[in-house]
Amino acid sequence: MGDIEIQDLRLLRAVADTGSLSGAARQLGTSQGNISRQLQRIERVTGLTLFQRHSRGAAPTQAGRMLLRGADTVLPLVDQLLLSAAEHAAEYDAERDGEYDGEHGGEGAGAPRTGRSLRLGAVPTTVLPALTSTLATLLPQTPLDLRLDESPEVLLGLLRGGRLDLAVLRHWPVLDAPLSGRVDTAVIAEERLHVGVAAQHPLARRPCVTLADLRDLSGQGPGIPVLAEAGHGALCRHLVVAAERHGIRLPVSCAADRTDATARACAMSAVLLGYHGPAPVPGIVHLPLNDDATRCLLLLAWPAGGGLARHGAELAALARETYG
Amino acid sequence: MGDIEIQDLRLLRAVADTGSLSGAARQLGTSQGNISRQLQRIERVTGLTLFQRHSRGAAPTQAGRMLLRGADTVLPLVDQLLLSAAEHAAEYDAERDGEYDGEHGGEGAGAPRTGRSLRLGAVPTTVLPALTSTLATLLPQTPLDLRLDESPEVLLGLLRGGRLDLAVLRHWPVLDAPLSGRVDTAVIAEERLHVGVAAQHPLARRPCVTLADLRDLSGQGPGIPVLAEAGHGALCRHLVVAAERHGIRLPVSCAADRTDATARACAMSAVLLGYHGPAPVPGIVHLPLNDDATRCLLLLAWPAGGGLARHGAELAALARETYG
DNA sequence: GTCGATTACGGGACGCGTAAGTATT
DNA sequence: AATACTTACGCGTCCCGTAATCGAC
Repeated sequence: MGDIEIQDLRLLRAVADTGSLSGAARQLGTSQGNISRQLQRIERVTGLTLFQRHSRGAAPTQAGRMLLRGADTVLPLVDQLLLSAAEHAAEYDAERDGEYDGEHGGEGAGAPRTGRSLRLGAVPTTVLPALTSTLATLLPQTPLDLRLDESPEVLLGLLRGGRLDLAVLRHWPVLDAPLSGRVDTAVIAEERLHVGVAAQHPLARRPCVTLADLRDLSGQGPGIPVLAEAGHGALCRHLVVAAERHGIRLPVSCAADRTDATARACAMSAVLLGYHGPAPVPGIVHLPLNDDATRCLLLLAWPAGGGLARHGAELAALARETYG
Repeated sequence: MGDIEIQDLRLLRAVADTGSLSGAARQLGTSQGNISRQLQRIERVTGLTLFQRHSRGAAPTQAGRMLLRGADTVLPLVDQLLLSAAEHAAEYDAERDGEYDGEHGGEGAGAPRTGRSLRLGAVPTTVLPALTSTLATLLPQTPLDLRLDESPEVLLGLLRGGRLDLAVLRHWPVLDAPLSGRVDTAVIAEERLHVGVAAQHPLARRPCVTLADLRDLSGQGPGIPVLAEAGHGALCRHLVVAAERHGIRLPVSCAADRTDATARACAMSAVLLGYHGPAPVPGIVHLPLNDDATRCLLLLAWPAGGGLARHGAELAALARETYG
């Protein structure tokens, strides 16, 4: 399947907002024919019918609404990014930073790159601030180069390739394959999963829930009983696998962002899914999800034998302390 | 300035990850020369130098790192979106929904569109789940069509154009122009702003902070003292204006997402900025920001004289109650 | 008749691969 | 000499604007 581009999302947004292809053409400053062809192309590469054409306009299909939600999440981010770029264009002007720090293969022995930046890769987690605080205290003059990525595979690859000095990643001991060599690790914390439900939801009075409870929900009717927020795709996949081990087929899906997930879950009596430390939201009750299969460890990882070998364990201990 | 496309972000990511243009070419399955030209084009349209070329590779500049952070936020969302599209392609297959609901101009009189969906537009806020819960209870058979958008202007435009039935938006009474006619509104709540700082930060022991406190911080040194998360661009802009009224020039900037903002703030002793209800994060202390200029109201809005005229005020009252 | 969507046609722009050229180690 | 980035050339493809056609109200 071909890629979708940002221009395509803008087009979908314009068609939906104006309610017609010609309206979108006016809004985007192009011709009707162009919009029609573009939309056909987008529908072809996605394999979806996105709008029902009518003689008086066009209305999004269910698939179209899904892509529109995505557009609403992505487009503001992109616009913000371009804005920042424009702002800083004058500022950074003819700046001469970006000195080379290539370190070809993993010859990563030696001091922890004093004088240079510390390159930290991490999955999104609430431990991260505690860790960066600690790092800022321990290495006051070292700027931090932070790379957020949900995928442990990507982070491990970068670590092994010598392109990261340190990484924070999630490991599911029951579901994941054990970590291979060339990196050392220390456990920072065990993360507890939580589910969130509307205050009126039948599960809301429970002290905690299990996977079996979710199965019972799922049997109740069609629809989408479990929603996670964007950026938690790995969480979705792991939960599906964990449920399968119980013989449950959970329809888990990912919403566009946190707000979207929460609002939509309340509207359709669905269940929210998230890691440790959910934000308190009026009208939402959070419950711990207790199940052995969903145990999840936060690990600190660094190249085996690298300059951080000793500091790694210390850092993990400090982070563990703050995490409580 | 030209637009950036998703392919461009993937290219930047590949160059940064492999550390060289030729490495990126291998990873993306194209030629070295192509990568070089693409990168030149991207740097031309953004007006930024993104990578320092070296005879042994390429290293991102500060501007490049900014765009890379954006890429790390946007690309997972897009990939997720394409994944969902691929999943649902079979599912929705030859579905025949998407019935026309064009409602040309604003002839929006009549019943609240019984039998059709209720089209709700909203800014991202913690009240939303309470509202959607209430709506689900009041209109059990009506599917909810949710459109999230940070900009009140966009939402009001859609409301006036008859393309939304109801909207939740923010209004800053001190800073914004009063709302013009053709829509009715009711206050849902007054939102309090919060700032977050690392536990070691000098402000952490204060019971609350004011804009003047932030000025003192800003005078302390260079850097970026105030960070907001993505999707809160309006919050950034309003705070800058509010600070200017106090004669303060606050360097406020927006991070890529919540995790990024928090981790980065801790690393550089910066201050986080957010609306009501910050999530508890280990190592972070949240304080209310007390200042008249930063008062912010959450409004429920609907087309003047529309079918929701009476229900609007009731809904706002219900939401106000849940919001506490 | 008006508004809206689709389709055909012709021209121009853009992007790609190949390959030669330059610089650094 | 090897590696990596840049640049020139030639070609194919895709995209756009115009405009004609069809349908619905």
